Amino acid sequence: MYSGGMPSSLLSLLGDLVSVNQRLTRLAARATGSSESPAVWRTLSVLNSGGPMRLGELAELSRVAQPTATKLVSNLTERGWVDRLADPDDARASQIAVTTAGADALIAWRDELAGAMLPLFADLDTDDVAVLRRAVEIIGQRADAAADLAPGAPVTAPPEGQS
Amino acid sequence: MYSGGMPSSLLSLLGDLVSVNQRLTRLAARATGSSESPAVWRTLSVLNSGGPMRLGELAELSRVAQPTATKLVSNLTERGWVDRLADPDDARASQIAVTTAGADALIAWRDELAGAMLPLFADLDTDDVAVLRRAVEIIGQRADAAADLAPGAPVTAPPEGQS
DNA sequence: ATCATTTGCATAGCCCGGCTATGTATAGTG
DNA sequence: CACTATACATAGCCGGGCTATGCAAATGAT
Repeated sequence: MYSGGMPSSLLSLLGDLVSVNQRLTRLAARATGSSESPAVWRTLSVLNSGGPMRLGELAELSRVAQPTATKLVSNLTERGWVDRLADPDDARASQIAVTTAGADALIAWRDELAGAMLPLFADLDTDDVAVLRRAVEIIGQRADAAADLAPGAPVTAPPEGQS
Repeated sequence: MYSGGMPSSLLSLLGDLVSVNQRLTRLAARATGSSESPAVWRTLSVLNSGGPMRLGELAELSRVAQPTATKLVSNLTERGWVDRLADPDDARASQIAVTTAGADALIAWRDELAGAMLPLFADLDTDDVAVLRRAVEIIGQRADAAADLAPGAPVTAPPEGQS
């Protein structure tokens, strides 16, 4: 079989990593009973950690297409969790910013989520906690570093904007 | 801000873990250009590692509602990636099994995915690889142990120790 | 200064994946 | 033989993902 706990190479390790993450994400989604979707929290997270930004930037950082970001921002705006501020320099664009309510909701969700998962991880010893801590750090770094890496590389359009 | 790389407690660590996993999942989804959705691979993974099982069992292990599993299995059946085998003991149920083509597709996807992410992780030293390996193991154990962690059920059952 | 191009976002429209509510057929039980 | 319980299917909704396309503002060329 494949997805056991003992990958034997970096390649299969990465495969396992993604697989187990998918399972964890589903687990997390159900653990809270939160009616909000992962996309909502992901978007808020990006905005919260990156500060106010334009919609295109948000789409890129969130790794979604621009129309998807438009939808998400619309929903979040209706909920009062983000705000659109006019950009004085460019009338086409607006800055998307998390509201206080949005930041609070995000924190509340993270707490609830972590609380729900805590029992599962409560028995971790110090070493394992350190392992997870470091793993989060590693993956976070890679996710950041992947900003330049190919959302549109192998598609139809040739990469013209390289100069 | 919040989602940095240095969580200070187990609670915030778990929050960060889920957050970073969401980002990685998005990254992975786009890295391959695969037209198939994460749900497809998650389902195949569950079936592949768990062996043939009934639909309800699949839904539970996949952490989705039963009708969702029905849809996914329908799609996968049309693609020829899973097969429904009549259960001789129970005419209501059928065993869902991954076909050879399904297993191949899963392996191919994992390889492609891992290959796409490899550049991001290529510079990991031995220690960091070991960290990720262990993290995958830990999370996998918890995901397994969370079988009893139902959508509405209180979470009191600690995982039963590690091998 | 005007026109063409590019850029940034919005809209339209599709499909899939998630859910609840409900139907239906088989199992199990008295 | 009814009656309940179980396993799955169906219906129907909604959100999130995408591509294609439209439009208005910024930019650049002449």
